[in-house]
Amino acid sequence: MSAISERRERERAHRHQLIITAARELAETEGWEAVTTRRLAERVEYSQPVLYSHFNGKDAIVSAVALDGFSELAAHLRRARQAAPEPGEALRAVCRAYLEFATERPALYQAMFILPTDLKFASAETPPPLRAGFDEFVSCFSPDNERRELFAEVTWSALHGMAVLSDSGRIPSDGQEERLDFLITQIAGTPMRPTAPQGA
Amino acid sequence: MSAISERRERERAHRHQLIITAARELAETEGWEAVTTRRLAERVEYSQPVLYSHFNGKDAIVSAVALDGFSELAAHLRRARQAAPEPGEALRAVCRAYLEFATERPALYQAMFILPTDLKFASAETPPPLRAGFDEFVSCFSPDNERRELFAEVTWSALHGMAVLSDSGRIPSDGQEERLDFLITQIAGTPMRPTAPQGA
DNA sequence: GACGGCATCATAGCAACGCTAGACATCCTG
DNA sequence: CAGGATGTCTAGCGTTGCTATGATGCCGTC
Repeated sequence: MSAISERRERERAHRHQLIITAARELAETEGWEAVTTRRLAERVEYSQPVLYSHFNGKDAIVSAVALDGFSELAAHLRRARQAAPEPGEALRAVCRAYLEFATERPALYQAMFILPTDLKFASAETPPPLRAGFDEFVSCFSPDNERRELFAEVTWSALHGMAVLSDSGRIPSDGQEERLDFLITQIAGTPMRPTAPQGA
Repeated sequence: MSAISERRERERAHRHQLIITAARELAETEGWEAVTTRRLAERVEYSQPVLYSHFNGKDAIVSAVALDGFSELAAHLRRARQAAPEPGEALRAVCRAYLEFATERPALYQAMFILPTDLKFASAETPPPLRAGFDEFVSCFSPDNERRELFAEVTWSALHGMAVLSDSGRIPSDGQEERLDFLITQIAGTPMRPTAPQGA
């Protein structure tokens, strides 16, 4: 392999990332429905077929953006967890960071959770960033808790529901803080015990 | 207004519903990506422009399907709640019914919560069926609970998250029952109290 | 009962979409 | 310097949501 080939490969990798960031920026400023292969090609100053030499199709581009998003989300959650004053506040900090991420980068969040992508979940070939983000939730629960994964799944589900329902206006977008408070208290505040009549 | 006009209006209303059910059936058997205006027109044995004399566009058609879905969901939840053996079991019954609805009618659920629609939420012109479904959750909590709406919002969010994340394979689709159990116990099992270190 | 007016419907077409085959140029290799 | 491979663009295919135009048939009126 000559040095020239290496340079070409570098350029190619650079252009690969250029396409991804262009797609993301376009989505963040004008929404995903504005991200067409033509506009994207024009934006990176190449013709359409170049996109298809890098990605199998539009879905693959969206998937690449989503994958970047998962990495950022994992890092964002990790930062929040480690910055928590005490371990008991870790869950709250991570949950708040999650909602923050979803509301501040709605287009990115859409790519990760709503748009059709090629990403494989909950399987052997699940990309590490996905698992990493999930693990941040798991880490908020005591290691000797046998059901921390279950806790994490439900917490994540609730947060995702809150994020997407409020973003689409199905629940009022204020009151999000109050809902978060309630969720944290109920999930983390008390150990499980047999069902009792409904609350306060 | 002559009798003839009345008949035409009846026929028109009938055809209106025909379009909606055709769209729904097509979506349920082949998925929403197979629901194109051409295929839909062929299915109802009219030409494309007829669709546009009934609906403003494709989004309006899926909105109509979604609206029907909200009615059915509300009825489904209501049945479940009223069939609960005791009031303390109402919440569990409604939540289980919700997940049942989402998993058994995935296309319909998509129209209601994922696809872009024209429906207005959480405002004055919110269609009654939407509010009715939400109220079934609210009714599961004690009337003297000042925050039942908040409870209902969080419960709904969690269920929606579970439904959509498991449907898209982001969390394993078995274990749904276990997650439901955990959610119910945490939401309804204990009144709120100040945050304590994380659970069992 | 024939006729003008109106509402209804289908044919045909537009712009934009994702995607691809083929021609063209460019650069490395022998 | 010629030959071949690599990379890129132009042009176009089939399909999408949506609509302007023209034909068809029914209604109310003289």
